[in-house]
Amino acid sequence: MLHSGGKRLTKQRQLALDVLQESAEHLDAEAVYARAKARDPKISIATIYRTLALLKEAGLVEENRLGEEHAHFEATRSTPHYHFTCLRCGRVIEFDTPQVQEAIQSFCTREKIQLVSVQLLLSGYCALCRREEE
Amino acid sequence: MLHSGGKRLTKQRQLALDVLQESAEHLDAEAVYARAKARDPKISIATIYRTLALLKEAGLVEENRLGEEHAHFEATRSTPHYHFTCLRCGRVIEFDTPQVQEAIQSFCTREKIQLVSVQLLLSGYCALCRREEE
DNA sequence: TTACCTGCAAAGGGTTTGCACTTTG
DNA sequence: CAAAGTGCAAACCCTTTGCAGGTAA
Repeated sequence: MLHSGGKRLTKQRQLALDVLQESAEHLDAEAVYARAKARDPKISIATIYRTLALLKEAGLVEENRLGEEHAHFEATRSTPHYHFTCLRCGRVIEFDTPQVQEAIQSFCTREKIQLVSVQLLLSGYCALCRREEE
Repeated sequence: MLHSGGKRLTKQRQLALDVLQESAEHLDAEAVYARAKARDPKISIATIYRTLALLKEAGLVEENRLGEEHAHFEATRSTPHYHFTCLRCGRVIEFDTPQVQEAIQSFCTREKIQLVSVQLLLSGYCALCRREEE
């Protein structure tokens, strides 16, 4: 998979991928760095960024911008899914619906688009944080 | 609308909103600044950023991150719409589908979510830029 | 062996902020 | 007149890059 482009599978790259695949959450570069560093104290944040870009290009990792913040990453999963972020507590809820898939599919067919990535991000207030009309 | 929170309607704010409402494209802060500056040479980029944040909060302007780049802004329109960005030529195609709306609606109802914003961003290659399997 | 990769530290670029001055309401 | 907003320039923060020394294949 990585080898296709003359890319090497170094221990740093394996480590970054492991960190993401073992995590249920969406980690930002700093968080991946922290977890990787716990197992390889020599690893640098520059390598983390370079590796994340590489893994993303290889399709092994997806980048999304939750909230309005900086980038977050997660290991690619078999089924596509979308995100909701609570503006108050920061909780992220994932969801998936075939309707969205179908709508996107038909748009791409109609426009002759070759789809590479899909990001659907909702934001607002979750059940616990919402304020009823005050 | 702005007045609700003791906010003032200054000429700079009006100008920034005008710029966005008159533009068909998605402008980034720098572009809004350039166009505003043409009419008010004294305006500063800091005011543009502060104003964009304010207008967004007021619901008059929407922010989206097209491509993977920095923020772009557009005046809020009556109907929600989504974006596709071509990774090669940068072209942005807008689209809308009730299916997506419905799916989002039902997710929010189920999760008791108070929705504030929706961003659906597709990326890939447009009809003109796609490379058939090489 | 040799292209590719890493760590370090410095640079980059979009965005935000502190402060003194101006303006709106 | 008081509170809010502006312009300027410096600060910020996430991310990228140049380079000299390592390392996978």
